[in-house]
Amino acid sequence: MTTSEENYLKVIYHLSNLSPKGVNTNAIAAMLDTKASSVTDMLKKLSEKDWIYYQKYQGVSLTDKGKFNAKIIVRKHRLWEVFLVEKLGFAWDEVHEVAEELEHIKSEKLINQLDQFLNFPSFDPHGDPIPNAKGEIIKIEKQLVSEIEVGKTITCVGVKDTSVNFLQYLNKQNISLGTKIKVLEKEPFDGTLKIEINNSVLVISDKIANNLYVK
Amino acid sequence: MTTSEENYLKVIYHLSNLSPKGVNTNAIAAMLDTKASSVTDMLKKLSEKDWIYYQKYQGVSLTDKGKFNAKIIVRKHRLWEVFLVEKLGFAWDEVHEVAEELEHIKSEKLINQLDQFLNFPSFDPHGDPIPNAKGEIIKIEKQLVSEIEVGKTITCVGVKDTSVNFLQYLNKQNISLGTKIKVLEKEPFDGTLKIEINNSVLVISDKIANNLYVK
DNA sequence: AAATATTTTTAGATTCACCTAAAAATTAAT
DNA sequence: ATTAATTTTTAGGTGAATCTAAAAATATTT
Repeated sequence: MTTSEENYLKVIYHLSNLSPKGVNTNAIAAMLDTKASSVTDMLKKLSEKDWIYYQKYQGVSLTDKGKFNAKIIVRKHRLWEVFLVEKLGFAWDEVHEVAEELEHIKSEKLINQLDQFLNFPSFDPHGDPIPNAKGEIIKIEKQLVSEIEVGKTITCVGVKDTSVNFLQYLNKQNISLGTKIKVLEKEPFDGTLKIEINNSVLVISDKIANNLYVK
Repeated sequence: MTTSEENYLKVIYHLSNLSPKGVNTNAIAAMLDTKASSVTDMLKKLSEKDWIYYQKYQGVSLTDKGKFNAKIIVRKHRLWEVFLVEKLGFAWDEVHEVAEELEHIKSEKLINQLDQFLNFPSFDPHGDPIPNAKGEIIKIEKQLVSEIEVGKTITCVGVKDTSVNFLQYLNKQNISLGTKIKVLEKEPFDGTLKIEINNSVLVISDKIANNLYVK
């Protein structure tokens, strides 16, 4: 399995969770920052290898084999992220890029020993669950801040967007996993929220509220 | 810098220590398990980038820039080897292949934090010195067992060949870094040695004696 | 249901790192 | 000092993963 094939499987896996009836060529191209024609080429190859179901113009979905492979890549990515934060002192906004490279190292022993070394963590630094060696992954119920009723107090458990920009915004506002948030007011016109965190009041845009998971 | 370019620099670096007047195309090809014509192609590219001095038919040597890059790759390789052995419980014959992949991960922060996490080790699991972040590397005086006079007792400090086969041979004989060896007898005809280790006598071939470093 | 717009695929190039086969340069042997 | 052997380079080609531009299929609008 090449690095490129792994990246495609991972992206299809992530997109499948959003559009279960089939992932579009263009969506994959956007995620991988490549052209639709390149995606079509690769889809044929992945289909040949029986990692995806693919019919021209009909979108794609992962086979069981493909899904397992994808989950192992996600497992590797998230374990490396834990390593970088817990052991090497990286911040949560610094790990993604490096983990994108580390996830392609091919050694089952490496990743399972790393898992043990990290004490079999369940979540990565962004709150995402880590698949085990069999590819099993727990699904946690969580909501976006934007979905919370006014008056409720909840806890931050993850982020949808893991970009450096968003994570650094959260750093600046002192929001991290475990931070308690109370929704004070909701502006119906533009979705802006007034929330209470760390005993102070903060106004956040709908874009922020749509990328922060709470429970 | 591509993975392939890095591999070439590393090999030229290692071969330079053996043949300082210039490294041969065929030697590089043999080390990388590729063809001489492929090597010529790459030499042109490396020369373009000012990492090697290259004149047709005259062999190559590294520029200062090339040497620095090569040492950083060696640094990464050896630090990852330490990590695998010290933190993940790998044996010294299991680390090379994985480190060959890990050495190409591109993040200065990663490698310097790893260095710190490992307490700035000076040697890798095979006894080879680890360059520091500036590319500085200590040179240790060491000899091959084959060069030791009969009657002398010395200590194993490294291996020349780091292949799985050789390392597993040493495991089998209970020879590791720090093991004391006394040279009892030398057979002039074929270079076979009789040595004493761990209070027992062992006969080793000239090939073994030419791949084990002692001090 | 046509016309239009969008999405996806095909066709044909490009770059990288490799290859084979043959030519050229260097080195060794007679 | 030729000849022979070896090493190295050139010339031309391959597969992987990308690209652009154009054609084909699907989806949307009027």
